[in-house]
Amino acid sequence: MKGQVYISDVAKHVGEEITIKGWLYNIRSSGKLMFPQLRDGSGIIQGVVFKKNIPESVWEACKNLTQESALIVKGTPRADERAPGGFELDVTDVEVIQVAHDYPITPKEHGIEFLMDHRHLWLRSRRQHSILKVRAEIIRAVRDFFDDRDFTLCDTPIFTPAACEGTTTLFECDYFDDEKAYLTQSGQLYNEATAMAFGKVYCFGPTFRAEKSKTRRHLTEFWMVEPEIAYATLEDVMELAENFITFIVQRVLERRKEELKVLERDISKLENIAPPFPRLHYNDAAKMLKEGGLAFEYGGDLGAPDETFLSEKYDKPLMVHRYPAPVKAFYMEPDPVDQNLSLSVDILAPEGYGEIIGGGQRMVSLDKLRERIAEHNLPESAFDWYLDLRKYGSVPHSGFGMGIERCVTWLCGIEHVRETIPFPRMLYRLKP
RNA sequence: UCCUCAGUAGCUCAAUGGCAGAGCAUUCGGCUGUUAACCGAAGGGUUGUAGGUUCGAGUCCUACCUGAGGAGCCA
Repeated sequence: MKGQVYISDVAKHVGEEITIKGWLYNIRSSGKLMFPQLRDGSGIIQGVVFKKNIPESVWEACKNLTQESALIVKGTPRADERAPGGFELDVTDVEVIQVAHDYPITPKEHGIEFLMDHRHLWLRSRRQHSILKVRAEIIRAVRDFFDDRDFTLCDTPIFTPAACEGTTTLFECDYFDDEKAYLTQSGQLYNEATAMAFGKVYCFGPTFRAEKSKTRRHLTEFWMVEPEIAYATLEDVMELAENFITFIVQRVLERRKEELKVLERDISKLENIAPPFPRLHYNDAAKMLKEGGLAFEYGGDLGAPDETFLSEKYDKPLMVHRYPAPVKAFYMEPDPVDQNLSLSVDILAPEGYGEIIGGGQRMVSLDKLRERIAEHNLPESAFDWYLDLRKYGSVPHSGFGMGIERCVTWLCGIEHVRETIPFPRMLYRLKP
């Protein structure tokens, strides 16, 4: 893009004439003076158009501009406290590329249904732009964290031949002639294979859950990062997870302050995220819930109200560990202290954002694993390759999975996961 | 799947069972520092769909459709 300057770089070009290529975000006019707000994907800058300073044809062109019209603007940036963003552009020339008629998303309020139907355009708005910039930063931090610690990226398949953890939550599709394929609900089992080959691995990709969940925390298609480490214990991955979350939070605070400001995020809530995170044994959690008067029964999983109750007692992510084995996946290693419990951990984000990480130590014994598969009524034939991992050099190993969208929701301090992915897939929403 | 709520102008919302309205957007006019700019004017409607009650239904009843919030399950 020779000759083009991005709005994010205007501070370096104060006083010189530059070219900005973008769209009209909004315009205010006042007789012989206009204030077009321009956006180009990198930011938004307010232009100033004085009728007496520009040719008549340019003035006429500006008068016809509408919201989201495409245009190329020449002008000189200047620091000005009156302008949103701190800089404004004294416009000298405007080339209209296309006039947009009746852009549906106006600067006033809209309902969520309307906005979701126009998601392809909603992405242009300041708030959505900020959320997705934070998302991109989080993903970059995720990769940097693992790459810098010598984890090998080993992505796992999206088409899988059978259920990882039961069939009810899987999307089924035809796979050529007479075979069925299922969209992955976790890279877990494959991760264990690559961990035995590479030691420290992670996979990062889309995950699909066909559950008919209809809450602000659920998508049917979401992105998950899953590290897995050979010879690691539950305690090892709990420590890794707290360092991981801290790294991500610090990175976003460092590089996405402006976006968090747009989102009116209370940054003080993020600034004190640092190891060690509180660790709460399932048995102690159960005690607290009983004392708090919640309708919780020992041996069961934590419900949404239970999670909220517990996490509100801390200002850091809360690590609840050693859940009862029956509420966790079949491959979790039993706790040697109490065989009814498992070496598992869930990490609950603060401020009521709920579970963002689930993980644990994997079962090492071939015989016990076979028993578990039978208990869960899973076909052993589907797991023959997985059982091989316990035949040929089986070792303790652990890992966890983090849902990217829930993490973005928490860091942005927003209400709903649907805004944290460009095109959310939800129960009853497949379009656009 | 279950529970609750809502569908009226392009959008956000009003309208006691009695003439279907406002703001924004659009079009036209005014304004040399606007911050979701402001001021004046105009156009814009099969009130989600189908039935029913009534002299009369946006409003009451029934079914369905669509959406939202929550639960369970999960990241």
